[in-house]
Amino acid sequence: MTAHPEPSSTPLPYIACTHDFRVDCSHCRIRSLCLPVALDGDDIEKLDEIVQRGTPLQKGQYLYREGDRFQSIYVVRSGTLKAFRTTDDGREQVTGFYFPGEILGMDGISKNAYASTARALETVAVCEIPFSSLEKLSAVIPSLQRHFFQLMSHEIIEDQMLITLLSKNSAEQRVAALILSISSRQARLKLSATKFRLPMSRIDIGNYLGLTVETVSRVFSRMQKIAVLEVDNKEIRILDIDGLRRLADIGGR
Amino acid sequence: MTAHPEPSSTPLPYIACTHDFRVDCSHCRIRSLCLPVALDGDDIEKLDEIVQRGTPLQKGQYLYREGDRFQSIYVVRSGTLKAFRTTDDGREQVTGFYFPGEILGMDGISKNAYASTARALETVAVCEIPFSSLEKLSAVIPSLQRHFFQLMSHEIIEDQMLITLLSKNSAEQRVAALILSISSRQARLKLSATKFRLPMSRIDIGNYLGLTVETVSRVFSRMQKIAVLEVDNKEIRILDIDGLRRLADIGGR
DNA sequence: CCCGACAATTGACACAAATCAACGTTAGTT
DNA sequence: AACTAACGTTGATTTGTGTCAATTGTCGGG
Repeated sequence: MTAHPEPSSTPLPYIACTHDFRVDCSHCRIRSLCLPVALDGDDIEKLDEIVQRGTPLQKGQYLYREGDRFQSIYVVRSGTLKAFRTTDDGREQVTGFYFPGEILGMDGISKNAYASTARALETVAVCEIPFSSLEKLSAVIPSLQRHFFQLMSHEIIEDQMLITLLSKNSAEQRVAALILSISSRQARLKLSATKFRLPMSRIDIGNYLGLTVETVSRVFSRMQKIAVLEVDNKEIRILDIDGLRRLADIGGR
Repeated sequence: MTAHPEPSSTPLPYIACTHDFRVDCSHCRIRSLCLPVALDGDDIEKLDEIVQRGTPLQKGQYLYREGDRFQSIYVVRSGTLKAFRTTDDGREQVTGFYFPGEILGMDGISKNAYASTARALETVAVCEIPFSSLEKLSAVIPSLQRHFFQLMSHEIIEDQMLITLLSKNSAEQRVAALILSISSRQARLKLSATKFRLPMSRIDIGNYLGLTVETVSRVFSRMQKIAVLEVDNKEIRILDIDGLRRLADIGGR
């Protein structure tokens, strides 16, 4: 029921495959997007031994909470999560959305406690990788160590891009950038890049982009009016991707 | 960076020690703030062997530029740098300021090329740590590997805090938070936490905080008027640190 | 020491996005 | 199927910060 609508022409969707949640790394559908990319046969098996596959999370459930003792990092197998921090005065700040193949929990390494909370936006399956095992394995498999360093570095770059977005761009540009980001992540998953369902609410979008819900809503309306987007609640269809790209990076403040 | 307790009681300033730029790690004044914290005697020597200490950078010189081939990470020994990215349309986004004991360059790991440019705000001395050597050493010294993972994780957390600041806080709160951050970094260096010279221009501050120069200037004026700060160009004196803290985290938007 | 260039401050005004308010829509529950 | 609470949209109004402009202050070089 949370299944992404899928054009009949596209191959199998990567979502809600609750039946395959015990599949090992070498047969996983998203192995090409996950840690194994850095590894060959033997090493994948070693990784496979430390990976834990739990039961799926239901919408609204927590994968971990801010302050929880850090023990593992997680790879999204199917579904979507949001990560957020709670400020001193109790407000939330969404720091990211996580799609299949993406890794979360790395902010917990620094203080041995998660610095953010991760919550399922829909039914979610994850692979859990105990960090201590990953550390040991990294010391013996150089390419794994390298790859993990790269993943963390990549997270830093992503955060810096968000900083730039928040600091320099208008409401319209921020929303456009998010839609484009989701679109390219859909493409990475071999799903339609132009027609998809947003897994998060307007509140989450606004929170993530540093805007109010009203502003987000108005931007969607405007984009629909100029025929760049077709918006039906959470269903999005990109009508003019170049127009959207233009909205995303030109005409700043 | 979290404050690491300083065992030695030497009150010497940690700045502009151009004469000691060949000192080895175990005798370095900022060793307690740097990678060696994770190491003991023998291992410090191993680290010391891979560390390179070049000649100081003059104000305005570049440590590395966006797109340069990534080879090393750097630890600031003395002085201050700023890191920034250039957006597609040519504007700068300052992503961080780096004080002695702080590490920069980690954003280059992901793509084997720096994702940002680092420029000296004043005369700067750095230690260069070739990444390939650090990788090899990490595989043999578990505590070094762990520490380096933690450093990267810490950078992620810092970036997320900046994201929150930009997304949720007013101009006044942003400036207050930056001053408090610099203040605590001064304290970490055993320098005055209440009286210091800002190494960066108003332009850089505004750029970092997502504000215009004019707004930054106005906020400083206001804070001076309510006797929280004394501002004389780049010289700052904090008159009421609790007042400043209150400005930083209450009365949001 | 004065000059020029750049950095910082201040004021007047404009505007994008927040806030306040009302209403329509969706989805989950009984 | 009806109910309800949360979510989403739209309009009117306010406000914080950006923009433009003018002035003063600071620093390095000849």
